Amino acid sequence: MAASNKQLTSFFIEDILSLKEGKTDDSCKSESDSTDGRTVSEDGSVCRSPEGKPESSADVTGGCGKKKRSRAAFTHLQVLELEKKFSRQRYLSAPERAHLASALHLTETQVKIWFQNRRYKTKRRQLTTDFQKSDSTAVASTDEDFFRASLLATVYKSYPYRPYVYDLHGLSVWRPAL
DNA sequence: GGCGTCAAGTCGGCTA
DNA sequence: TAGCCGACTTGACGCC
Repeated sequence: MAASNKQLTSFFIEDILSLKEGKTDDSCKSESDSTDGRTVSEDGSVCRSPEGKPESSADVTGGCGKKKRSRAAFTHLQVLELEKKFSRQRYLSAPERAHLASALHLTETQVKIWFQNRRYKTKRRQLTTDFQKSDSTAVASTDEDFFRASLLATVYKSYPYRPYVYDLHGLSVWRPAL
């Protein structure tokens, strides 16, 4: 996973593209939608130059040879599909991830990272709103809240690494999907 | 220029 | 040991 000790990753658009046999590095600029300087790369995501101009994946390296980190911007359709999937299932099994990745022309790693980030984002926002609520409704029941939080944490820790068998049905309640 | 967002990087923990 | 996870950070980018 560490980018420091591997030659090619599935993270960088240029790496993905370089893995495709016989392909040149100009595929990133081949499908420019040209509205805001975004360019759609071959995997369907979008890459941008720092100036917002279309750039080839070869340009992602800085002038000093140090590789600049790329940030793929997924298309609206990709995000829509990911969100739809996430609304039904917060965790994906490997086959599901592979299927979704190929359907959206993304890498499995990108789908995995997207779901990871999405879960963390949801959790952070939930914590923020909970904090704001509890802050406004005074501090009376802090002990009870702490008890509830620790109870939830205990339940959560009981199935932390088999999460994909749990399904979210649009509620804050988790149920087994199988 | 500061700030928010978001994909990706890093780290440590867990399971099979 | 590989692969996954959450938690947190980093870096690119857009908006004001």
